[in-house]
Amino acid sequence: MAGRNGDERRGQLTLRDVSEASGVSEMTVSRVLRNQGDVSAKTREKVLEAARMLGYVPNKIAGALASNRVNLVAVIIPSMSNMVFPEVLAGINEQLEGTDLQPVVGATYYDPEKEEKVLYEMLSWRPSGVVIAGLEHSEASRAMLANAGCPVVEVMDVDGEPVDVAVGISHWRAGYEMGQEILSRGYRRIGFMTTTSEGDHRARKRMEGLERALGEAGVTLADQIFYSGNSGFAKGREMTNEMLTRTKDLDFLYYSNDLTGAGGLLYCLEQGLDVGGDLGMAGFNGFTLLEGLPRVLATTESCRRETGIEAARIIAGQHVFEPGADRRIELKPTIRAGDTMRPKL
Amino acid sequence: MAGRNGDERRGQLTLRDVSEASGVSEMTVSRVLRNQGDVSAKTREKVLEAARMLGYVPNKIAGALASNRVNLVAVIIPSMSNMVFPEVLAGINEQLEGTDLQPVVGATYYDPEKEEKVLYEMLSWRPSGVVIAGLEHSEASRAMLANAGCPVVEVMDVDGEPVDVAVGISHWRAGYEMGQEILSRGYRRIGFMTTTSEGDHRARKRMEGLERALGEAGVTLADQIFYSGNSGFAKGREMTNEMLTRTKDLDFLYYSNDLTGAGGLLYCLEQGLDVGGDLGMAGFNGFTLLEGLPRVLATTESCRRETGIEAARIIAGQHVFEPGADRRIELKPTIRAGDTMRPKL
DNA sequence: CTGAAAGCGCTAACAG
DNA sequence: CTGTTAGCGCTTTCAG
Repeated sequence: MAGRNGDERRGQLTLRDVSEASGVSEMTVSRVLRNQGDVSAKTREKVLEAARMLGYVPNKIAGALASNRVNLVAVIIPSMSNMVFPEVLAGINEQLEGTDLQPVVGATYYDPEKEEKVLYEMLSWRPSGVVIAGLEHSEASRAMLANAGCPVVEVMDVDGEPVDVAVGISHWRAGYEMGQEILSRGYRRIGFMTTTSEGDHRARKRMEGLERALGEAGVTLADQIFYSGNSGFAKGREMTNEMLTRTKDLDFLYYSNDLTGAGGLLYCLEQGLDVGGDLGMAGFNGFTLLEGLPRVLATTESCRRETGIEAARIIAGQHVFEPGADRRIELKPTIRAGDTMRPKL
Repeated sequence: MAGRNGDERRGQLTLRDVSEASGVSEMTVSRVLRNQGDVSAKTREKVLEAARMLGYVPNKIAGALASNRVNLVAVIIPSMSNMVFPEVLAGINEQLEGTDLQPVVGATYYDPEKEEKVLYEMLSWRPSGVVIAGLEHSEASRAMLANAGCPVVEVMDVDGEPVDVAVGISHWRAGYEMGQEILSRGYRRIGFMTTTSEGDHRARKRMEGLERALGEAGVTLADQIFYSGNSGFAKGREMTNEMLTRTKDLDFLYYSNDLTGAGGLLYCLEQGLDVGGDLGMAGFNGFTLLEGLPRVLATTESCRRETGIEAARIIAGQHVFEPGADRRIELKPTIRAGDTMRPKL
């Protein structure tokens, strides 16, 4: 191979080109372009001018290799299609705004093996941080995370042991508290509709919390449906119809998701049921996009954006943990009773 | 500085470590790990074993620099909060699945300056492709795109000149066709509600197409509202109320977005209006999540996922353009009349 | 304040 | 089938 940077080796502009065009050493050009170290105003001007003229764009690959610093943050989520995940991503993005960090997104499609692959792929870029959904991962994935050599934030769940840091709400607690809320309003015959397709530990934890709260009052779930596939209004309608048909005396319908809940709500209103009175209903997530339904569906705000923001703060080093402190940041979801529960007793 | 790779220079496992542990040359180790070239089964096994034992993760930064190949695809969209963009991203992600390409996402928040910054940032990683929303960019951005040295796909719009390739629907045509559809069903007093916050050229183009269709029949818009901020049910309700109050004889309401349309739909139903009869309504996008509303809102399916898929195919080199062929891939949106338009005359 | 030298960890190219 | 050599474009380090 010919000498270093032969001539226009790859059609790519290099520091050397700027150096030659400006008559300043590569090193000083580099300093100017990174705003690093002291450079005389005159030299700086010359360099900037040359860079602009040439249309030079630095090569981060080379920079990253040389400096061992990469401004990428790996974000690994189950899916882009389920609204909740883009919302977390939006929070991350928002908080990273001030920094020079960029998110790189990978989807696992709820498949642990796929998660392993994506994680491996991402880690091979030596990112400055990893944000990954959930606390449940394969052995191999946990090992990779543990050896990532960068902050690792497991998000959207705090019911378990994080590899490094966890940020999110306690889904168990969310279920538990909604259970208490339901009971406090005098409902006793409760039907629950939840997704399984999420592969989702979080929905399961909510259910466990719910059952615990009910159990403490001697109540058991009167009926339940597990569904897979997309959560939408139609699914909520269909399930609600099925459940109300087969179990006659239900007085509360709890959905694992606001969208199915909203579908159920519309259905019940059409049926002329006394929603918010004899029949209580609640969903989960707090999707603001639903505001404007005929009734405001009771729900638990699951702090998605906030979770993303907090995760990003940690990656960006804007959150310092005291040594020995709990490395789980539990966000507190709020229950909004909306119009679909009767007043507390 | 000490000799090359002194000892555990950065606490990072290198090819050399695997080489030493397996007694095979670095080069061959590299071949095995990349599944490239012929390596004897025995050697391969030794290497794989050593790599696994050590927990070696290749450094893509170094690989990319050496090979001048980067498996990253830059995806630049206005926002993560507006459902349409994550949906395009989902399509990209899906199609990239089979390849070794990974999307890197950046948000511009509808700000051309921000777009420039994000683009610069992304390009400095020398990605294998760029997918960017829209055809309208600053001079500087267009220059960067033109010199990106990789496929550049401008998505979600084909009404204009792409730098390289464009994929998406024609919004002008979408508006035009909906206009014709509306007229064909005998509606004449049309109110239009559209967002401005998108900074959005696309909504504007739809409106222009709509006005053209109406104009050809000698009809002009009876009323219109431009709003900014989030599109949700609540906004749709509010605007609909306002418009129906101030303009009495409207017979059709056209929304720039399904969500506001759905809000309007719920409102009109509550008001006891003859939706789908004397009063027609339509939205835009074809959000499947809305299926299950009391009525199916008429809409134009805007092919978001398909756009992402097609863009990814181009980046991945799975779509070959004939030389001289039009480098705009116009996807054909379909109008779904739903339940909110009366039959054609 | 500026520059020269020496790699970062990997792969292309060529030679066995 | 395997190994050697020479960098990729940048930044670190150390000397002026």
